[in-house]
Amino acid sequence: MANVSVASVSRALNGHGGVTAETQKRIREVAARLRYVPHSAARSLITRRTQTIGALLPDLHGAFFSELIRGIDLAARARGLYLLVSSSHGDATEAAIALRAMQGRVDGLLVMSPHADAAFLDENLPIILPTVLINSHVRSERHAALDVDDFGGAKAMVDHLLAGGRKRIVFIAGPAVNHDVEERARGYREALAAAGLGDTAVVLQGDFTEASGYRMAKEALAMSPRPDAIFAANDMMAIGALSALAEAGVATPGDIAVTGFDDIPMARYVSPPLTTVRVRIAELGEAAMDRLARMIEAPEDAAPEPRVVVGTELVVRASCGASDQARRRN
Amino acid sequence: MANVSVASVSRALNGHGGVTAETQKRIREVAARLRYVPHSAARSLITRRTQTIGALLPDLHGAFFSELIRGIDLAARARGLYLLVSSSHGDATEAAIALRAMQGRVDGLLVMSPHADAAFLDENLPIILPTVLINSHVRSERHAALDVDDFGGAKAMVDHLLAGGRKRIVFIAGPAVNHDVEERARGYREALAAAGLGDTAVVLQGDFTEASGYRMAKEALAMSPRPDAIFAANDMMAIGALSALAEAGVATPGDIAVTGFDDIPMARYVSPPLTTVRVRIAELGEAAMDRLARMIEAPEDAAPEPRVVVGTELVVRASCGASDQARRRN
DNA sequence: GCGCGGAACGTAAACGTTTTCAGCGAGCGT
DNA sequence: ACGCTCGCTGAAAACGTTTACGTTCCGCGC
Repeated sequence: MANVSVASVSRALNGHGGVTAETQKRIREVAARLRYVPHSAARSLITRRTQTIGALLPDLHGAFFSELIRGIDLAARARGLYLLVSSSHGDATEAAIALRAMQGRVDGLLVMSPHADAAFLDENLPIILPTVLINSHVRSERHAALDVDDFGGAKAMVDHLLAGGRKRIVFIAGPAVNHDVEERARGYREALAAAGLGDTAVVLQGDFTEASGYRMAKEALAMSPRPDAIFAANDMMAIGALSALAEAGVATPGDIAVTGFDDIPMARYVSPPLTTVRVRIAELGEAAMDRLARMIEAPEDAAPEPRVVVGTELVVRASCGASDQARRRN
Repeated sequence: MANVSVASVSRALNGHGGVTAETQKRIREVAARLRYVPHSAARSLITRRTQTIGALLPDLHGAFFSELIRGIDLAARARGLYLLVSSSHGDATEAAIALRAMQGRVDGLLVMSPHADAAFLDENLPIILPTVLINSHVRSERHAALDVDDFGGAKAMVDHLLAGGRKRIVFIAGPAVNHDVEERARGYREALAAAGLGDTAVVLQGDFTEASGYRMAKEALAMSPRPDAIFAANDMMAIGALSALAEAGVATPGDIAVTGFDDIPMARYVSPPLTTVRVRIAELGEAAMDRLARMIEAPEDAAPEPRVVVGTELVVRASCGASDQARRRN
């Protein structure tokens, strides 16, 4: 239609040069007029690139999922990459199927899955495919990984409680197998140990639900000596703890401080507003996507930057009773 | 490797028949052993199918986005389809770019965008591509569309308030251009009109933020006669209204009932727990995906089922002061 | 004027499937 | 025994790009 060969069309549209500025202009005009769009499958077939990255996510609910995708999507679009999403995986089998299905369809993979241990990955991932693990407990040399700084966040929280004069801080843990929980518990223990209070550590076993926070807070109330602070491994359990305390007529933060982790939107609205640790989730997604993009562009660049860790931020509200802080209502 | 031609491999792996059960088994075994996966680009090139659907979404936050994707993803995977996501579009230009970029890469499109009016779609969509509009205000014969039953939900809420004895119900609207808001306002007006109270309708202009709910509630308090119920177009504004009332020392629901729309997770935890309208968002996504899949499978089937509407559900909690209901705490 | 270099462009191969068509046996009816 | 049908299999074309390699043509230096 522009009286040129397909080769010239390819060169003109991709701007590879080797074609007159004038013909390039003409070809582009004709292409626009015909609403021509290159057939991506044919292009992928020959270039062996799909311009697509896959995101394998577990069955996440709420804001965490939303923010994570948001960060990933933004970073991907900034690089002209497409995003293929497969979420809501309940078990390892489903995740494995989804993983295999993505084979050859993506240039790289973002994997966040509680089921993804090293064996699982070896079994289901071609070694060749660039992969970034998000918040995974597997520590393999083979795959890059990004983590949330659960340890640092928990430590900062306990330090803050100690600075507020609390002496007997109990920790309500989440599901036992959870990597985040382990790190948060570790931060809790280490902060106490650093303050010379290592032997006062008490870990109660919750499961991230509000109900379990409620139950564990009741248990904490029955302890003797009674704790003066409850640090829950997530906000929902902290909220459960708040109701338990309110029911028992215990003042928060007067008698017992309560703090959480995650900074879910609701945290600001409970009574008293919850002091917690915010995780910049969108940043986590962006960072993972950036890392992956670099791996794709330079596969040889075997500088296997160790697990990068994205930061957390202490959000001080009323529930910790810290007297020295300006209560930020943000 | 299995001593057969590529043709037989294709037949065996796709189960098209025309190959002995025995050779099929052998080919499959070899394929599994070699971890062979068909090259999807090559397949797409010849079949002209990508097995992928694209989702174009605006800059959504929080649970709504999460649930919508969840529903779409589930329905897609159930049909063996992949999901290409492009979200976080701030303006029409970005959305247009994303739309064009998806050309040829997807078999169908799910579009939810406030910027997508009829002209925009005509300009950026090939007529050939099956498309389902989600919660859009455009009413075109050319595209299928799915809506949330905002009208019905709002009407049910106002009916409920009326049944609880409220006489002067004000409505706090959201952003003026918003389709959902319009429908909710229409439901509000119609319910009042049906009760012969059409002339008592008062619409205050909010913008979906908590702060605007707070401000509008203050305005409502200054009205004379004072309203006995405030119906906000979303939960965040209702929550803002609750604080305004609490600050003014007005009892909720004793003096003024407050209700919202959306049933965000927080709605259960504010004080008093918020009566609201729940939208089954995941169902919306699933329904849209199902509809699209049907369009793809049978493009000729020109039964252009009118805009399907997915239902809402009244969630009665304490803030409406209805005395006759069992307060469900779910 | 002639050869030469280089830019612009065309030709054709290659990518890995699916699918049509033909070939080739085996079984079967006559 | 012969031809026909039918089921299984292989050969080859086709899908729409990119790119290595030729070809053409223009300008330039000798």
